[in-house]
Amino acid sequence: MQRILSTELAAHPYEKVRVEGWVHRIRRLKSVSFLIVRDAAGLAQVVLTDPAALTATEESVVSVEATVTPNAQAPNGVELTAPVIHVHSAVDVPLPFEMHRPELTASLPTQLDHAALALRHPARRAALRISAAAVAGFRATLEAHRFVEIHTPKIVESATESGANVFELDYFGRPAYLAQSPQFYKQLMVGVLERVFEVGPVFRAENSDTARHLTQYTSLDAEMGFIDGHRDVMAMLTTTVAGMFAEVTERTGYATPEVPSEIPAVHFVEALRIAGAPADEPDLAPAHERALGEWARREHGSEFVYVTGYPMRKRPFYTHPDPDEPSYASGFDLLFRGLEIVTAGRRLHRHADYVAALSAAGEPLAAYQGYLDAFRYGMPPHGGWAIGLERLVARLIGAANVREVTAFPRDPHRVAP
RNA sequence: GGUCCUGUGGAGCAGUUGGAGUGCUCGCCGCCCUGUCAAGGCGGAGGUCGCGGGUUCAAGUCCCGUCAGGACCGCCA
Repeated sequence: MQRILSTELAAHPYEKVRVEGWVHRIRRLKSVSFLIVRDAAGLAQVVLTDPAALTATEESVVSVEATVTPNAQAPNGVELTAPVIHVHSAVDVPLPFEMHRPELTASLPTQLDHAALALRHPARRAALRISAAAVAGFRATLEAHRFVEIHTPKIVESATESGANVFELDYFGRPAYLAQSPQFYKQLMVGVLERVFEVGPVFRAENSDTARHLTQYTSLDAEMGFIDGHRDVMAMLTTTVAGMFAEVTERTGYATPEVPSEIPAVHFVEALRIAGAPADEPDLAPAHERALGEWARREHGSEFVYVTGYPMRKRPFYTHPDPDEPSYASGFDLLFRGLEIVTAGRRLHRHADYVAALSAAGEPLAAYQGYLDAFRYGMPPHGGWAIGLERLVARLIGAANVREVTAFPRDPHRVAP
């Protein structure tokens, strides 16, 4: 007998079928008991007239052969009757928290300590499916625009890419580092394929224990050649985010907010004014980002807002200055519901400009030889972005903490499970 | 790295000027029960109040230390 999923029951009225999954909940009454089985698709109700026939406890894995019986009293209009139940895997220990509630009541640390169990909960599981759909939309949209997927090394020699701290490794007796970004490599690959993207982990050794930080997170990177300026990058990013949200809705039915074809954009100087920040601030503080998010919703009806032209002095050395205002970057951040989820921009592309920028930063050129070679041998004007997947998904579904949308989050205090 | 907050049966919480391990919602076990929907009713078990020290006649409560966790900031996606 072929196994079917819980959601397919309605299509098999009066047939004998096999459903398999986890014991979600048991409700025992005087003359009848209900066994709720949870599988990948959803829940199925099994009706038992002999309570003794049911010995399995919650989260045990069972196989149920029974007859699909339409019944107006049953959830979704169908239930399984006259079942024969086989227990694949019996659970004989108490569960650390209740799994059958509509929402998990355990605190996040408790959930994370028991991730293998907590992630089974429909609410946690749904977030992972939404995340997967967003990534699928990312890939589909970029591939439709001539981008090629690449895989860059996560073990790297140089720790000097930007100001962020890196994790050091013992690489056969010499130091190596976990990559904090695929930045250098995706730029090199623009010289090969013109348009590239990568979905992969990045590592940040920042002791930042907040609701929006992880020490390992998934970066959705893209980089494209032959651009006229950062506005080309901005347009492609807007298209990509729209494609991601469309795929989330397509696959999961989750209602995503509209992505405006022209996301409102404000210059950094104007952003400071809107946020009520001092004019000499070098960056936007989280409170300022929240204020800008509210402003975009209020003034433009948009959940998104671009902030362009951050001061060059706070940006990494490969940042291309705005041709009209060289003290500001030809780049931008994307804020989604008041949180920075993307950093993007145009990069330098001439060898001499890199030599000057690295020298000005006091960096030894020799450490960047493999990187600088690309520019010595000719690179087009280019730019790109990095989306923080967990931040985007957390904001999308209203999760207060990025750990809620990460299966096994890594933070300064947690390396397991 | 900084500031602040919290540790009380399995989960989530309350516990007042210091006065008996007291209480709430749920889970668990037992019994009852008109087909339940986060079922409902009755009863029961389950505790080194994170740990160590101090003050006091008396500490879950006040003080010091320590461990664990959390929120925010800096920084960043």
